[in-house]
Amino acid sequence: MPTKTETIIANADELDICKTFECGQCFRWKAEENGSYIGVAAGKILRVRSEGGNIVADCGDDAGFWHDYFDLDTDYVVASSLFAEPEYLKTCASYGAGIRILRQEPWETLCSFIISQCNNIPRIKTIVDTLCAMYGEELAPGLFSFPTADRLAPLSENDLAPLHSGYRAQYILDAARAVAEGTLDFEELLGMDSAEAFASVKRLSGVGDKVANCFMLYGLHRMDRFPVDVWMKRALKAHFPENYDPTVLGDFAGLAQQYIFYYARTQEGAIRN
DNA sequence: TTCCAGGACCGGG
DNA sequence: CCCGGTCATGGA
Repeated sequence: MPTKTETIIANADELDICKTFECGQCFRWKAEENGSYIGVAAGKILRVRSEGGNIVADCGDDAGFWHDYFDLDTDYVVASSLFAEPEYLKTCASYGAGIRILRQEPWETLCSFIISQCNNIPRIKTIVDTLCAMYGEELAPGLFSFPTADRLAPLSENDLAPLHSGYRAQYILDAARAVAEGTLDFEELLGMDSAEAFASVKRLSGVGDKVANCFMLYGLHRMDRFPVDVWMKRALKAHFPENYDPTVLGDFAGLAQQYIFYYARTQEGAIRN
């Protein structure tokens, strides 16, 4: 039974919290022993769980924020109906039903995907967690906000040494400084067309096509972006026509990408790393 | 020991 | 334009 303070935020068909949190788009939601998840976004804490076909959560005064965060105004069934071919994509879309592309904070997304490069997901999570614990704000015992760019900008590479993020430390600092100084302005990016915003974020050191696309998709919710990483390269080579152009997938290409990534990693990847 | 991970960058051909 | 080497780290 939902507790007195919990409300139903979605049904379990339209929002699968396990798939959504584990599909590789975010790094900070934690599974708890009882099957619920707890996470922080924009300095707000949420515990959410599946209960009798519904997704319930204690949203407090932030129901609107979380409704938006989970992108509940988008019809994913209609979007997924566009992924009819090839057969492999159809399989991935069916397998990933319930995944939603979260509307994450731009800075957290940019920083997290800078860390993600040439790295594996468990270690990305460890680095991001350490970053938050060291320089975020403790909102509740053991729960930290993502540190602001202003907080990170004045730090040195040595200050980030405990992260063991390797050569990515300088990239993190460069990005934090660009945001803190206003060289990179997320409000400005929101007003730009995709190509322009893409070019702007790529000016940062350590941000190439792939990281920029992840930022656009997860941080700016440009659902047409199609990040290509090693998993996607393998899947494209194995299951799609030669020289396949993902732009044919249209306005929701990024969602197709997420279905493929999740399927490839959980079904085809021998080890979940 | 070597290979790999949601890459980016730089040099040379 | 494409290619190989390099970057730092930890797990398999």
